[in-house]
Amino acid sequence: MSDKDKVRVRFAPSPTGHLHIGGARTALFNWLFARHNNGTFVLRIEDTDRSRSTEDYIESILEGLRWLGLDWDEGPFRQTDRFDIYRSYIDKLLAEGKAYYCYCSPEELEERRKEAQAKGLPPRYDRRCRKLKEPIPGRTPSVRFKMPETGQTIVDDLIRGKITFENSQLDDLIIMRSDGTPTYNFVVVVDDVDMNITHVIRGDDHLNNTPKQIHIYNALGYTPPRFAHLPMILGSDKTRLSKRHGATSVIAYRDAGYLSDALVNYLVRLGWSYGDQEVFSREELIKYFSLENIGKSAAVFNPEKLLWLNSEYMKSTPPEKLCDLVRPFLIQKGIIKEDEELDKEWLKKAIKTLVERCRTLEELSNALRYYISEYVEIEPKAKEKFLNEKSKPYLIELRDALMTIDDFSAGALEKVFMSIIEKHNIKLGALAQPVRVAMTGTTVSPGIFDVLEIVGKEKALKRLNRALELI
RNA sequence: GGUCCCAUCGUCUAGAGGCCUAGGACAUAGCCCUCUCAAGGCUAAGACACGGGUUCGAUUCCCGUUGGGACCGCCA
Repeated sequence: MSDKDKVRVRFAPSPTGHLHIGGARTALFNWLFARHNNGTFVLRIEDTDRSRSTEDYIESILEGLRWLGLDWDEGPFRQTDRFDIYRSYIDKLLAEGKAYYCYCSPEELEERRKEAQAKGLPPRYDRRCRKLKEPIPGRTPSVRFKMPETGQTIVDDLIRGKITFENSQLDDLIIMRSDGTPTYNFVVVVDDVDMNITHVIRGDDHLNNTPKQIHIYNALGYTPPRFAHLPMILGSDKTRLSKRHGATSVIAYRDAGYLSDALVNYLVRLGWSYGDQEVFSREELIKYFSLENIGKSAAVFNPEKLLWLNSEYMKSTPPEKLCDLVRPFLIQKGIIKEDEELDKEWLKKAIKTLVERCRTLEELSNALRYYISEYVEIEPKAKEKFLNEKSKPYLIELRDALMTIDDFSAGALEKVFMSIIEKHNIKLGALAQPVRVAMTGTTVSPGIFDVLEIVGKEKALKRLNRALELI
């Protein structure tokens, strides 16, 4: 493959908010397509709307992409740095008579739009300035693109096939505002040309813009790239995913304790599939990804399935790594101090017992609390049910037995428990549950021998004594 | 309103005319395992929107209906 037909794709978010789920999936599909084809992934910030774009959002979007592991090869380019380029293209179109000045004010336009809509007519621009010979004094014009009025435009979409649009339906869109700044539909074309983009992979909310953009490519004398329009991601009510549906920013999922690989895996399966496979490594994703396997219909975002996938990834992440990942959560909850170091081997052991019952890092950090803290708070209900006169003698006997042993391993502890329950002919639960409440404050935890081993002799005895005092 | 897109279990999807008694996954229910809770194993329930064609044969192809979505900005 020569450099000329090397795949070049881009992700072009506008910094008017955090990186959201939909944008992240678009970025992911572009990234995957680039990596699969040994191509180039370009990052471009679409910030021509200066009033709505902010630096903080740019940084947040980059942070989101980095967290997801979607590294870019070029950029981030910013459109605000490229205004002179756009200006030269606009002058060229103007000079060639392919664009014209429009002196209508936004207010007039708005009024006419309302009127048209009230009459049930399409709210399109009436092209009145198109035939103007002289400028209208006292007004600063915008620039409109001359759209062909007849014929058809065919968008040959890589996902949807050929789509035909009637040119008569297309509007003479504004390509430069009266303040001299260019608009989206124009800059997107200029940039994609300028950056040699070969494939435009984006949400299908852009499908209706595509024929207009194709005409701009043509007017500029360039061949349009290939297009691939991705189906939308919907909320549970089947409308476009938005803030109303809860957490939609990628960063919010990170902060809620999701693993980036899990989110990526979930997102890729929203619209893309590979037979019956559900869980993919990054390498597999890059290897198997193709536009052909992307579906056409919109997908509903399902938090339950994300949670399941996250738990799968929790289980397959090495405990070593989980130690580092959970640390910020422990600090944030005040379970450990900012500079506090935990014994790594001990923490790994603790995490191993918890990981299969925690679906997120957040849950894991919560569960870790009773291993780390000095004392536990005992739930009243649990105390009532298990810390009572009935269990007291067994707890005393256990405490006395535990005081005498040096080997506090799960195996050794099990022997101690067994000898007590056999002696009194009781079930293991009759002893294990009260001990569990004493150790963790709740009736739910990993296996009691593991819990005791990890809590350790000293703390375990303290907690047992404290529990006995409550009876 | 106009234009465009879409349509398989509640949800994500497999399915490229006979392999379909429509497969998998999440969620749900039951059972097993069991010191609790998970995890795991097994089982159950659950879908081709509807109507016409085309064909020996349609989930699969075509048309229409219905339903849903997107876009129609001096937003991107």
